[in-house]
Amino acid sequence: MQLNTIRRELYPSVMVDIAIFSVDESGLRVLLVHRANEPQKGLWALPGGFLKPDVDATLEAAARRVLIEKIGVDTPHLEEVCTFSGKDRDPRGWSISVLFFALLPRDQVQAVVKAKVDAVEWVDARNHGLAMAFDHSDHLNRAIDVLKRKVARHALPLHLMPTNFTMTALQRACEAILGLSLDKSVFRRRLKADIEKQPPEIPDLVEVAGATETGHQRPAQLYKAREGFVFLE
Amino acid sequence: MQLNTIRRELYPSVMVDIAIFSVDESGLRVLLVHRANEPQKGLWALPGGFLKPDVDATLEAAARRVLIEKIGVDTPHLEEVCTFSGKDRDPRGWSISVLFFALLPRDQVQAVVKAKVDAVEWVDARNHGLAMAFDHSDHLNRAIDVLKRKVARHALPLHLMPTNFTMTALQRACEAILGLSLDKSVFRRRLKADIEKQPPEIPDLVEVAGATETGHQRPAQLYKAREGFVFLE
DNA sequence: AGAATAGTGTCTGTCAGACAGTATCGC
DNA sequence: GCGATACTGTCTGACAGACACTATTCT
Repeated sequence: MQLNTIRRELYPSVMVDIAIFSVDESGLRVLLVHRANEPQKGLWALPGGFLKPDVDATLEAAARRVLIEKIGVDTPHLEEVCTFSGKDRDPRGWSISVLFFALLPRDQVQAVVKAKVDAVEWVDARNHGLAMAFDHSDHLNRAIDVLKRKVARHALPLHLMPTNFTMTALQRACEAILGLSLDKSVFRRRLKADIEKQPPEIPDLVEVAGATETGHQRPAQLYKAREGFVFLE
Repeated sequence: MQLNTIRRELYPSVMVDIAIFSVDESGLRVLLVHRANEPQKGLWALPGGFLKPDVDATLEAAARRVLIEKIGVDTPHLEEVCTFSGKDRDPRGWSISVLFFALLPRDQVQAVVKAKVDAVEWVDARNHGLAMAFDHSDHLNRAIDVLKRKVARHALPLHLMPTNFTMTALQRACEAILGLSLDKSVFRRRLKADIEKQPPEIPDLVEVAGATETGHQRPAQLYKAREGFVFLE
């Protein structure tokens, strides 16, 4: 087969970067990778990689592949945020980065860390204090912003939750994303309204019949995401 | 200088496409280009072109350049919608298209048509009945959707308006974008609230002192966009 | 009983929808 | 006056914020 070659300068590098979010007791967390190689060696970056047109069906598929290869997880939700482009954002030359965000249920966070212990860290998404590579600081801010806007518009980030969860746990997740505390009564009123939606409206939330979370206090009703739920406002 | 060549298959084509919207008496309009050459000759497409890394500072700059070169307008507002990518969306091979939308004031619509009379047409954005090239039908739908969402969230599409305009004209523009009719009283109440915002809040709308539009009925107060207005919810 | 968390009830202010009413122009 | 469009007033219901209250568990 004849090799079809082109001038390098006429084609930009194309990469995908992913902000994977999770929520734990200390708030909204994002996964950063410590760069072991040049360029930007020693700085922290969002996980990412180059598009491989011979392997990837689409840019989103590339993002999914990168997550599996580098981090060892397949996330339930993956969504495009925006692109970053230009001559100077990467020292290697004109490049395009397509940014995605992903949501990982908190009960899968440990699996990630175990897979690639050394180079990967879950950090506070808003206040990590690490020096970030390229324009990834902007990337992260944009990703947080998109996620926040969706939750503010009453989209429920159920992909962050384990299979069964309490209303309080869900409220904590929303609070972590929004960066403020919500009124319990108001929050529950909204969820109740969702659950009691009449067809053709479909509720996102389903009561897990009879199941309760038992702790050191009054047990709480458990809920789960509707079958086929997607995180679209 | 030595030519640095690479294998063509490892780099996708990168192009930008732009949905330019305007509003006239018959509703929301978008500019389509009749394709004179293969591929997809004879079909209608959104204006677009290949990224030129040696010329364009960013993808957005590329979109702006394409608009100026092909359509002869520099639009006040240009915003990224999303990307489309894959092996099959363009018969020439693996490609990425970054979609933008632009807003053109209605008093500049004629200028466009004059510049490139033959190959360009303003059509009803939702109901044009034309056969579209590539996946540009999806592009258009996504662009309309993003625009609509912004207006539904109370962003004012002032970039669509001429310098001075009446509240009714602005209401017609919003109605065209949303595809439904709004209550006059409700609409004006919202705008009044905007105009009377107290610092540090800044109103988007400014009353043009003394100026009225004189027609065959009661004259209407004229308004203009705030200096430095940008279309961000 | 007391601590802790689950879950409810209710008041209030804000705002959107609906729609009727008044004002001011040309003819 | 009449048609037409500009502009205002007001009633209503939905809903968010605030906050106090009750309920059920464990120790």
